[in-house]
Amino acid sequence: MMDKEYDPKDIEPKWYDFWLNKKLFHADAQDSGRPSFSIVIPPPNITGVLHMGHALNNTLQDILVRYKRMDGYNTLWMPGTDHAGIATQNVVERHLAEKGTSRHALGREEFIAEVWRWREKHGNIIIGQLKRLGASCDWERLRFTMDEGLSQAVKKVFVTLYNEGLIFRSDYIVNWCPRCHSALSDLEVEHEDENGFLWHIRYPKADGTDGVVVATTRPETMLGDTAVAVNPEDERYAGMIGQEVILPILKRPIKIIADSVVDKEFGTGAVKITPAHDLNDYEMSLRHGLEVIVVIDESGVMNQHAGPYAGMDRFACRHQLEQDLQEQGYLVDKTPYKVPVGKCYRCKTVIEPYLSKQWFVAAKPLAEKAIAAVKEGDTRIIPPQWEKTYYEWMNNIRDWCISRQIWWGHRIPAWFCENCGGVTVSETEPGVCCHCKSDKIRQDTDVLDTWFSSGLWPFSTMGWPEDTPELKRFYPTSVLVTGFDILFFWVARMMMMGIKFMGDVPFKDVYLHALVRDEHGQKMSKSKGNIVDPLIEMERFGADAFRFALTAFAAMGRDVRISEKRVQGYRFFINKIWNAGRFVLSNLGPDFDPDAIARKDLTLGIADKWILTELGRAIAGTRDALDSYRFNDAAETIYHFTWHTFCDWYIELAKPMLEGASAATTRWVLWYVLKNILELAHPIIPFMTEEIWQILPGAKGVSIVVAPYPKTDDGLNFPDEDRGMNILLELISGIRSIRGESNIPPGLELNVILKAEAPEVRQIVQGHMDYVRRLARVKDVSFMAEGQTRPPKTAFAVTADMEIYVPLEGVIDIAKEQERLAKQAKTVKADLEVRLKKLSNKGFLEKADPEVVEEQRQIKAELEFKLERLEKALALLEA
RNA sequence: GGGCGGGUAGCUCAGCGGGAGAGCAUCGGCCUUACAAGCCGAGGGUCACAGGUUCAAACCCUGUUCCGCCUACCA
Repeated sequence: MMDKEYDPKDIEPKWYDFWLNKKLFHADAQDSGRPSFSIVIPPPNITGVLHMGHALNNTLQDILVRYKRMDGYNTLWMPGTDHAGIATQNVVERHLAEKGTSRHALGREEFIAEVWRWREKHGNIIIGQLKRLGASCDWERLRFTMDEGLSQAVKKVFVTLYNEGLIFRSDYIVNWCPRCHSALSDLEVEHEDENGFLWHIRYPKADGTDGVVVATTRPETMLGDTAVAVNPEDERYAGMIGQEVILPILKRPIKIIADSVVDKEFGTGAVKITPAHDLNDYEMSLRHGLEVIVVIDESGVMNQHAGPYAGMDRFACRHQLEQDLQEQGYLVDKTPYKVPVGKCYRCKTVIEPYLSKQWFVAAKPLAEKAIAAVKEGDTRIIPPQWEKTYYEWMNNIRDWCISRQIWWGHRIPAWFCENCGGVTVSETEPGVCCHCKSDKIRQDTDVLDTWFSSGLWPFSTMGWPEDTPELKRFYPTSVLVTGFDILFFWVARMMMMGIKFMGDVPFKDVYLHALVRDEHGQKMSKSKGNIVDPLIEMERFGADAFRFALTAFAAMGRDVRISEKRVQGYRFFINKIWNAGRFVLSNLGPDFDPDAIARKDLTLGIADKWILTELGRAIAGTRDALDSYRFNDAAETIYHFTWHTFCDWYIELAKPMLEGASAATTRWVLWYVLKNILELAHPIIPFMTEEIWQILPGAKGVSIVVAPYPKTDDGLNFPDEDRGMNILLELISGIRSIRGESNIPPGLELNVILKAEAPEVRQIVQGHMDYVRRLARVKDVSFMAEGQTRPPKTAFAVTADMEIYVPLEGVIDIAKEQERLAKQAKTVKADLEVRLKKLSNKGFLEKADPEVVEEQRQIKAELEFKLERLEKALALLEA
């Protein structure tokens, strides 16, 4: 029935369909009996296909959601997608270009219809991929930022903020993408240092004499210069302030002004001022009442004010201008210089600072409350080192440019009056101007920044501005799980909007995970060829193995480094559990019924009590790790317990027990531990755990998805047996070590002689000889009588509680054994010296915690014991 | 320029005041009736460098250095 090799191919989709059919992911907003747990998904772009970042992000969310769902919470994971204004528009435009047309050929309305059609066809691809991953979202509640309801929320927020003066329209230098033909927010610009030049250009006086030399990295903007600025305290230029110089080429006279922001040390200490194409210069122009001349148009082409350069691309102009300046003797110097260049985060085109009228959100007042909310602990940021970054940004927040000159998005609900020039802002079509009642009004053609609508996500998805049961039950959400790369883009804005419109923070915790990189820490990129595709990984190794790999590497605050090899490694683990399942199930037999077995009737032996105690530790450890977002610790705990405790030891111990008198108890323990492992691991490994759980006797309920999450059980905690069992395990390990290192043939059964002072140690060993025989392949174990001399030609090992002798006449290589023991003795001796030094230190004895001192004494005693025996054994070998 | 994170076994990383750990890789031995995608055993580290605090430092502090990343209106 169960193959020895686990094959996820058919099993994974089978159970996902099952879960959907049973509506196990659906949250009931009316259910008020249980505490609720809610997460809103970071909505992927409709243009997106699942990449590693999504895979990690959604795996972590799914782990939390599945854990809480099993643990009894009324759990909502709200899914959805983002319309992703510029990104989507670019994709569809490219698509149109392939068909030989363009958005301008189609016109606005037809283009938007085209995007919707595109979205119908491709927009939910990523949803299917999330399902493949196992994401247990409440798909009945799937949202889209351009849905009717969410669009209503956007309008309501815009109008409210406008009426409060927190949204305004203004002339400003914005980051302009000449390719997208749109303004961008500060965050949408990527900064990079590039190799450029610093040009020194002489602006002569009217009479042709020296004038001033200015330094610039962008000579083409000089065509729009309307002043030269110097520091008022710069003696070099003291006499020239207020005088005029002549702009080369265009021969326009411009004034020398004094402004304290000019750095005397930089370049020549004289700055050319281009108000229309530089933010600093623009602000200076406001202070000094300078003329503003636009010389570069919205496509990055020089316009009619650029004189002979009109019609040239800005970079071609720079080139030509340099030549002309040189020929005419104005170019004084040109030196290599690292220039910070801003690029559009969507299309990588070099940004042009551009003067235009845009809509802004006055972020400062909103930010203040968002700062306070974190300060007061209403929202926790995890890991906490991000708090500082959050404060830093929030404290220095600038007005947020929210208008975009594209077509795909939420159109700004503002109408301009052709009659009086007034603006009417309204949630509904106003019909007439609210100032002069003229009907000659037209709606703003701009749309809103994508992040404006995503900023409302935690409450707009729950039906706001309606007063819905969802909001009542699930807002604020429990936690937001996202990458730190969108802390400002998204998290900060949700904080501001949530507090403003809901009067409460949008989430109690923010868990910021790291980015996914390749196994050497390189960013994944197509050109490097190091992309790991989640879909291929899942195809090859299964979603379970893939999820486990991501989780195991998701250490807090660290990059997640992943490679195919690593995913494959965890596939072995999935298979390991599978085989443990096979073993347990095949041994339970057809009549096994856990309900027919009462706890009090169990005859638990030392090994049983030990594994149950270890299970309790694993449960506590996993819960603790998940409760504090230490995902890798949870994975590690489950991995280690399952493989190296349960499989490596207990299953092996169980084999002889299954033939003994307490076989029924052993079967129960095997069943119990396996069931707990499956449930413990289910949040990380949803599919395979379900597959076994469903055929496991006594697994109650429709699915493991809604089975109770394991809890520690005080009735199954046995610290004494836990310690006792360790004596046996050490004994077995000691014998195995001798066998391994002495190259003893595996078939050869050994006779072992033990010396143990403590009667309880002897008792434990004598009482459980079967384990030792079986696991260490021993024929007979005997105890050395008091005063008995050690047998010669023996291999030796020592544990904390006993000495182990293995007579190996004819088999043992004396020289090798000597070498082995000498090496061990050396290690022990070095360790012992550290303890002795410590314990002879007065300061340590006086100041250290008494518990620590006692601990050190015990370690010392143990080491002394070991060393003494090792040395004696060595001496014996030499004799 | 400002900020943050990191430098621990060959590789990738845990550990973050009291015995240097894991996984993978390596080496040796095993088809032991759940699993060779497995089992048993072994080797391997002046915890970047230099100071300091402490009875005690991989861990805390200071400085240096090398790598990432974020941020910025130095023309």
